Amino acid sequence: MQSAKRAATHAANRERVTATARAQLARRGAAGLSLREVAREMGQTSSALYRYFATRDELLTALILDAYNDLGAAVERAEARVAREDLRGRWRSACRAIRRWARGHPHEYALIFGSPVPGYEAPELTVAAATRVSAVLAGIVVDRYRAAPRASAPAEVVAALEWPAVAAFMPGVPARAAVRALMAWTQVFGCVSFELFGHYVGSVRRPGAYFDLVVDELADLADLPALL
Amino acid sequence: MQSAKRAATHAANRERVTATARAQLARRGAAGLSLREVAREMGQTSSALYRYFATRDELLTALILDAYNDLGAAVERAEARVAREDLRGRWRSACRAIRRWARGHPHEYALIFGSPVPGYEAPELTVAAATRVSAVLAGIVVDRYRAAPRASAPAEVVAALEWPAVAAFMPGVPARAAVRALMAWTQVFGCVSFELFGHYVGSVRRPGAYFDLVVDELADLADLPALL
DNA sequence: TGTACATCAGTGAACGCGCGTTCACTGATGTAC
DNA sequence: TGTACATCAGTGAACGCGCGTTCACTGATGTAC
Repeated sequence: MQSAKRAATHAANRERVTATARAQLARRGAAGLSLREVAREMGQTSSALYRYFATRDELLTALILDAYNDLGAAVERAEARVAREDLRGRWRSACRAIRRWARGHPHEYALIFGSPVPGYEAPELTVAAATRVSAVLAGIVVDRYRAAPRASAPAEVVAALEWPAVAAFMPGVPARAAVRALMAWTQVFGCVSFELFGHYVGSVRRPGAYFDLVVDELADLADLPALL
Repeated sequence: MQSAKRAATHAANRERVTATARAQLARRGAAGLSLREVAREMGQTSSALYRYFATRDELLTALILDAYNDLGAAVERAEARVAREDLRGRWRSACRAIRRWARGHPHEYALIFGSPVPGYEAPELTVAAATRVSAVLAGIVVDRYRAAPRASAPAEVVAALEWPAVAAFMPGVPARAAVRALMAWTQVFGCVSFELFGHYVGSVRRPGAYFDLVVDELADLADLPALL
């Protein structure tokens, strides 16, 4: 049986490894992440890392998980700061937190929202972490429709979506609004990706100001009033 | 001076190289593209490729350029097939062509719309090719507002966008509509990226049907009537 | 409190691999007269 | 139509590099009595 003391230092060392790897990710990007380089930067042999990760992919998974959780926590914090009745404010705050985090951690953002790393298959456990942001956004929409009359979803929506799951995620939200919420979610990340990946060169001059315009257009689209 | 005959065979050989590289891209992804592997598949030495490309990055640039042009041509063709007055039909056709191409060439799509390849800087000449798709989408919006009364753009839009360029690209389109058109453009690619990069797992069951829903929502957003 | 022992962290050398790029070279192909 | 010559396509060996992973090992650290 492993002692608690040893387990603690083991975990701490493992954390040191991922921290170093994260710093390297920021400099070289996901594809260029190298165990040897991480070890070098820590002043250790590359074989030492195998105490903490059985394989390079396991390190990558840890980084992806951390990225999702870090982003999720940032968005949760930002949204929680706004008064519950101010739906538009909550929406703005959450969206801006997404963009702020992405700009602050561009390579981690690319790691989770860019092209999939070739040959890497994401394990199940990343899904829960990935859900945190969407849960925040969904929560705002749910509050918007809290007092709305229920209506059944049209067949084409039910067919297109994983409707039971989506409806459970946004209880009480009518189908068309749920689709629009999904769209808003996609739109926010589409904007951020276009900005970070260079597709706004030539059309958007101040991405921050443009992003705010988009966020407000989306709030109108989702019909989020300033005050209920 | 180079003879026309020799120039032609040189160009043809160069095309054979890019074709092989493209096939390899489809199998291994952008980061894993290797000159040696391409040469091997062609039954040649790796050094032979240096007759056609001075460096690996030059090959990558050629692939990116081809991808943009291939996508652009596909969208142009699809949109041209629809009667000019049927704005919503043109919009649908163009959007679906984007998605169809992306699903047919996922790695090429990732190459141009996914995370930037580390250490690679896109040269200027790719910009023109990249514009072809947006030109098609802009054309539809322009036709929508052909008879609309002109209005000056609000300051916040002018400040956020490269307004002169955008206004020139969509002549006669009012500022707010231009922003929404930009949003629609982003949304379409955001959707496709989410689908291809696996972010719709758990929420969207039939991506094609969902995509069609989104495209129609966007047409409403951009206020594209079925018939003028 | 002291000691014997098991467990862990980290070392250093080695494995086999594939990569991009260079360079002197050999044939083949087209050109000029 | 034939020949001499320049140009090009492709070869094969070599360069130096960095990578992920394995393995037998040495110290250090904590544990049980």
